[in-house]
Amino acid sequence: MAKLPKAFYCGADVISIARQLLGNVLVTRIGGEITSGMIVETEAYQGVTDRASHAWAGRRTDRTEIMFGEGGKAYVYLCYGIHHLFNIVTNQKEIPHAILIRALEPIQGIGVMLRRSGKEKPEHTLTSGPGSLSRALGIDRRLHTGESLTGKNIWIRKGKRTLKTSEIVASTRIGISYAGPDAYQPWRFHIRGNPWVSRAKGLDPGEKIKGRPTTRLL
DNA sequence: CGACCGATCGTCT
DNA sequence: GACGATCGGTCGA
Repeated sequence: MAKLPKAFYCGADVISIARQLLGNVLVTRIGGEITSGMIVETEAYQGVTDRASHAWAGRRTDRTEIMFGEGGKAYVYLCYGIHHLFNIVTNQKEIPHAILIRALEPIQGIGVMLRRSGKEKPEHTLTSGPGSLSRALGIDRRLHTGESLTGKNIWIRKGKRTLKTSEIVASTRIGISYAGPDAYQPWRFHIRGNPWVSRAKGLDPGEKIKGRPTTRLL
């Protein structure tokens, strides 16, 4: 199966790329063990102009440096001291766009995923949610940050078919109520009706706006 | 169900 | 010294 090429990640429109990623397959190979899952939920982060982005206002630190490089590499950071969240860097050098992968539908190596996650059955929580999917696929900040997505440790394989527009739902991003106006941007995408999409436990307080839907069909 | 809370540590101020 | 692009557990209605 064909890996998505580097050029795919270097595109200028991070929103479009976040939508196109749905239906493709994230694969890791660690110590000879292959695990994979179909991407069913993503969030786009628009760099320096996006208050929810780690690179907002041009913040450039050791942690975020990788985002300022060329697209097609992994940005993995530690959240709440526990979870490794997996992002894909997009766009050209000096434009720090990124896409967070929030949920997968397990495909390959389910036994390995269960072992890593300490679970017995492939229930919804195995790969639903950014922290959970990283644990299942063995994604680790120290192991994967800076890794090329066209290399042999972690990559994205083209899915079997292209999704119809009507199968993609846009909504507000999760857990970023600190981002002010940008908390209302409909930059979270998921596959309509897919059971592996993460459960937004309830919208952030700031997301509850009168007269404006937080989820809409594109 | 929903609300709340503790875990746990790298990163930034 | 404070705080997270989270998760899983508990508690009460």
